[in-house]
Parts: sequence; C-alpha cells; structure tokens
Amino acid sequence: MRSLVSSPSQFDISSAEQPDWLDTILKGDCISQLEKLPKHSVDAIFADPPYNLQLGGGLTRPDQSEVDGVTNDWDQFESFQAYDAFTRAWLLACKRVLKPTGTVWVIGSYHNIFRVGAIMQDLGFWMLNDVVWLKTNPMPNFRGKRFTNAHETMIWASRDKDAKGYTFNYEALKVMNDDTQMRSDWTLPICTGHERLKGDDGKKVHPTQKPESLLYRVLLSSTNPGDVVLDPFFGTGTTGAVAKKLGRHFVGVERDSDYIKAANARIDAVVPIDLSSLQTTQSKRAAPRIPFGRLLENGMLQPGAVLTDKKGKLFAMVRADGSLVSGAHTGSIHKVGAGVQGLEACNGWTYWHFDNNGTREPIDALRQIIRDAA
Amino acid sequence: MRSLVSSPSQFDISSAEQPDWLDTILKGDCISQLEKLPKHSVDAIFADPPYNLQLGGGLTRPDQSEVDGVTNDWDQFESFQAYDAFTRAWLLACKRVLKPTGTVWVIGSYHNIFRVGAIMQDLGFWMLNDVVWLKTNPMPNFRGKRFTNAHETMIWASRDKDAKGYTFNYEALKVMNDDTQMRSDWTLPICTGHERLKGDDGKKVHPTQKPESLLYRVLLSSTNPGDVVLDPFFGTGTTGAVAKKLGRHFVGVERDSDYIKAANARIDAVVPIDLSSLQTTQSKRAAPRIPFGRLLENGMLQPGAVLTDKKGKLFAMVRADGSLVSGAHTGSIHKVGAGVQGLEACNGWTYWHFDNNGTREPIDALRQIIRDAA
DNA sequence: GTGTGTATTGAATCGTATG
DNA sequence: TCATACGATTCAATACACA
Repeated sequence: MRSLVSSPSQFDISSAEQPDWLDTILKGDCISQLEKLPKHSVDAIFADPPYNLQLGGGLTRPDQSEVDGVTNDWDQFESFQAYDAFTRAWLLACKRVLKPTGTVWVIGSYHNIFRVGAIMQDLGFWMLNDVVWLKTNPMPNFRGKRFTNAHETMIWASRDKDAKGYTFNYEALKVMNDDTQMRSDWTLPICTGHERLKGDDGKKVHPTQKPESLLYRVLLSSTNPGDVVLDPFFGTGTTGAVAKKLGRHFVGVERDSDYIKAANARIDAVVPIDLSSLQTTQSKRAAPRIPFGRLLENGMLQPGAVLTDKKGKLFAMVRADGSLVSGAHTGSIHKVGAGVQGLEACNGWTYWHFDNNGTREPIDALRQIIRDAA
Repeated sequence: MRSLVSSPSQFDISSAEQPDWLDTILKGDCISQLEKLPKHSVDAIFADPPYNLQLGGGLTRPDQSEVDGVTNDWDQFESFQAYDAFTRAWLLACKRVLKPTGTVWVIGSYHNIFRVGAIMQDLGFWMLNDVVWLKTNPMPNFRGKRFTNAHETMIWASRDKDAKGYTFNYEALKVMNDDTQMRSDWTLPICTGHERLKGDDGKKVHPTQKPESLLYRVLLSSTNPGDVVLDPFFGTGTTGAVAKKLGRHFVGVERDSDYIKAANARIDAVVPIDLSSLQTTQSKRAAPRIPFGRLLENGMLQPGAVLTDKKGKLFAMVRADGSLVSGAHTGSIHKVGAGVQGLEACNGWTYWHFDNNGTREPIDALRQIIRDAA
C-alpha cells in the first residue's frame, strides 16, 4: 500500500523496506506469533480476547506449557488462575511490540474485563479511559432474572504511566460528535445484516464479530494514517478491514484457518478511502509554533501598539522585542496576561486583543493569517 | 413500621426483636464494625469504597479556575497491593454478614473497579450484571487529552455461584422503563443542587455524594420492603435516606464524625413514601443524540462524499472525522453550513443534502433511519 | 414575576518543546 | 537529566444578579 501520510508517523514504513508481516495475518497462537515482530514495532493494539473458559487447548501458561483439564472438573479458582496466566502472557507479548508512545484497547464483558483490567494495571499499563459500548439492539434477557446485558467495556491504556505523546485526535472526535467532546459512552448497533459474515451454510462465521463502526471510532481516535495496528485475536478481521479503509496498516494473529480465510477475502474487498478525505481536523498543538515576535517582524503589529483584554479594560504596550509592558508587569504575552489577571497562567494569544478598524480582535487572528498563508 | 411487603423478605424483623444496630450508623472502620453484625443478617449491600484516584498536581479549567479534586486521606493508598488487601478484607467481612440469598452492589471507576471485580470473583461472588451509570452532566476533560469520563461502573453480584432466590424485581423495573426490560446502562444526573449536602461554609460536605436516583433504582431492583441494606462506606447516607424512603431498613458504617452527623440529620428528615405511588416517579431515558459522525461509522456516508445545499449550488466534502470542507470553510456540518451562507448559525442536518439515486435528500433523513431502527 | 447574562462547579489518574 | 517557557483546553446544571 502506498503511504497516505502527510505528516509521517514516527515508525515510517517506506514501500521498499516494509517488513513481510505488515498487512498480513500470522497463523498461530498470539504469544508465539508475536515473537516474530520486533520490539516497539506497532503504534496501537486492539484486542478482543476470548473469555470463554472452555477453551480446550487455547490456554497456555507463560512458559508456553498447555493448560489441560479446562473442560470439566476445574473449580472456579483454578479456572481464573489459568485465565489470568493466559491474559498476563498475551498482554506481556503485546507490551513488547508496542511502541513507547503506543496505546492499547481491550474489549470485554463482565466475565473477563475485571481480570484483564487488574492485570493490565499490574503490568504497568496506564489507563487513559474505560469506554462503554452501548448496544442499540442487544439480546434481551430471556429469563427475566437480570438486567438486559446491553453493553461491553473497553479499556484504553498507554504503555506506561509516564508515557508521553500518545495519539488522541481530540478535535477530530469533537467534530464527529457535533462539536462537543467525545464521551466515554458510545452508542452503536451490534454487527448484523450484510456486514455480518456468513458461511456457505448461511450461518455466522464468527460468534462475536465486532461492528466496523466500533473500530472506526477506535482507530480514528487513537491512530494516525500510516500507523501500524496490531490485533492479536484477529478473528474475521474487523480491525484489518477498518484499518485498510482508514489508511492504517494492520497485522493480525489468528489460530483458526476458516477465520483467516474469511478475513483475507473480506480485507481484499476493502477500498481505502482517498487521501484528502482522510485528513481530519487538526489541533492547534500540531500546527507549527509562531512566536509573537513574528507579528512585529512582518509588520502586522508595530512596536508601541496597544493591546487590550476582551473588554478593552486592561492595556499593555508592545515593545520592539515582542515583550509587553503593563504597569509593573513585563514579559511575554502569556506572562503579562497572567500577571494583570493575578493568575498562574494565561494564553496570551486569545487573551490580548488589537484594534482592527474599530473592532477588537484577538491577536490569535493574526497568527492564523500567518498559518493559513504557509 | 408496618410491613409493606407483598412477598415478605426471608429475614423478617418484627418490631419486638429488632437488633440495636438496625437503622443506625456504626462509627468506625468497616472491618471491625461489621464484626458486630451476626452472620447472614443483611439482605443487600451497597458499597461505594474509596476509588484510589492517583491524581497528579492541580488541575485548572480553561478559565483558570481550580478544580476541587478528591484529595482526602481516605482515598490514599500506598500501592495496588495495599488497595487489594483493603478490598479483600472489607469484601470478606461483607460476605460474612450477607444472607445466602443476598446480593451486593459495588460502585467504582476505572481506577479501582477492575481490581475490585477481580477480587470479588476470587472470593466466590458471582456476577449477575455490571451496570454503567451514564452521567448526563459529567465533568468535562479540560485538557482535551482523553474522552470525557462520563460514567461509573457498578458490579451486581450474588454471594455464591449457585445462590438461588436472590431478589430481582423484573416487572417493577420493566414498568419503570416504559414496558421494556431495564438495561445495564442507566442515564442519570450527578448529585447537584439542593440534594447536594452543603456545610455552614457553603461547601460540599462530602466530595463524592451519590445521587438518590441511583440508589432508588438499585434498591427498587434488588430488595424488597422490609429488607435490611448494609452500606459499609456510608458517607453522608444516601443509601440510608433512600432505604428509609422506600420502606427498607439500613445499617451503615462510617469513620468520619462529620459525615455521620450530616447523614443522621438527613435521614431523620426523610418521609417514607407510599409504595403504591412508586411507579410514576421514573421515566425512560431520553433518546440518544445522533451525531453526524455516526453516518460515517455505519457506512451510510463515505469519507469523500459530496454534500450540497437544497438547490445543489453549494458543495462540501465529507472527511473521515465527519468534518466538512467547502472552500476555506472547515468544521462541523453546522459550522460550515453557516460559513458558506455567511450566517451566524445553521442547522446542518436540514441544510446539507446528499444524492439518493438522483434525488437530493437532506442528511436528516439518514439520521431518521438510524433513530427508527433503534 | 420574567427573562437574560454571568459565575460556579462536579470521583480527574488531564503537556510538551526547548535548552 | 531537569528547569523553564510556551500556550492549549470545558459541558451541563444550578444559582444569583440585574434589567
């Protein structure tokens, strides 16, 4: 796949040197297969681990030995132990391949998510949010003995407590949500209809296929175009399909040949959306920094110009070096803005205003003109 | 109190032989105080333990005002290990006093609920549901670095895996929810206004007072009139107040004298309601808002799609995050709709149209399809 | 009384680039 | 590595002042 990146991701994969595992499904159990990936090689992980304890040979201990006897006489404690060991093992394998700036998503229900979450904390992952997926059309509770189980829980975490620089496309999600910030509860329908993969027998291929809308929001929020997304329990490839659609790379791990076959066919049919519509709303943080002095250098403001607050009550004078003076306060636009208000901090760009033919406008408007021209 | 029970609770307390702890607050830490209660003496437990928040420095709002965070001593733990030991201890003490038919509710956030849930499973509690409380008015994320933390999680569990005969008032809740099954997501406002207890200084008495509406639904669903409800972290007594209101008994444990004082005054003022009038006090939650981004997530519109005004004169392109681009205008459907018309505001849902096999239709028609399907 | 505008507040794990 | 400076960032509900 040609790169769709305008601002390249940190782990830039040019077509010449793409590793052979990129945009493929590795067949096998996730712990052994993840050993094929280099350390710190993926930008994000989406994991939908099994929570059914009747896994047969599915459980392996951290030392790779098989857990046997899951099927019948296990008491609850022992089953939880086995599940915990399995969880710890795949999470550790994921942590190894995740970049320091990467984040991980894990989805589960009350059967397993509490164990998974506690283990994630024990392994040093740092929780950023738990997000609940509210199903518009959940299966009812037939026996009337409990509440309709109408949601699943996702944990979104960074690799370490002090990890900096993880991707969160705040502005894009805010726009997506009609200009209010996206919340931790997402209302989306379950996967049905033509999106649900069916076999020749007309039966669903995978029992827990996730809707593409869910992955759309996950990937849009926490990855950038060109990023590599790992799904260690790939199933029928929802993560891969949405990743391809959104111009992200994927790598999947899956044990079941039938799932792999269905996933490959599905992903092959996906047409990536084009570059221009892949651009999403950018934050001001991502824009190049413009020092205030630039406004003086290019003549937008003159030394000696007077700036005011929004109401025109407080004044400051601009000096030739881009510092302000207001009474006893001297310094940057931010420092003086904070000083005259008696606050610890202040964004001078939005606080200070200049006179534009009789109307007061924030100096941020001048900065925006420079940015637009660039 | 006259019995209001239609199906009497198993542990029937006649007025002659009421234990002295009934409808009182025990002062002290919950592990030592619970020793005063006989084994199997309470029908239900609602626990709101410390969350073990691990807050960094101060936090300010965009207007530079300071957020009053939870920095109380009772929420400080040295490590996950210490928190786990504490959790195990109080849960064990609760299990002893809970009847075999009883159930327990525990509320928490992503900071602690995963640890609590895993320990509950380890101790043999059997999860019936996890229920998410969706806050209509949560605190925003002021830094724009995460999703708005808009929910808390409650675990509802029976005492043992094979416990039979726990109370679940299925029909009552169904009636309360406009004749459809009550789901595992509850939309309720946080505790503010006159319900929020304030001290003489006008400040909140307790940093984390829960809304009565939450306890109302908890107690209505899983207890019967006359039942005994234990709250081991009583705080300012929301559990006791709602229990009294609903004709249930309570017993609380609390260490802080100020909280106890406030709780006693509060509960004294409660007038039990006439249970026959119960059904009319709740209504179905408001239909969820459908943001424009949903149309992309579910594939109704593709990134790159072109929208027009009603006459097909003005164009805009849809990007992957649901923002529009039209000439120099970028942003939400509403913002760009206003921009291209030179107006202050615009309802993008009715202004923008898509091509539906040759006929222009407002995108609001797509939203209506989603609403109808829900 | 009625409406309008401003201030306050809530369980929060809430930066990053530069030198 | 650490200290410093830049400068980005909020939603719903209540309460109260004021016209």
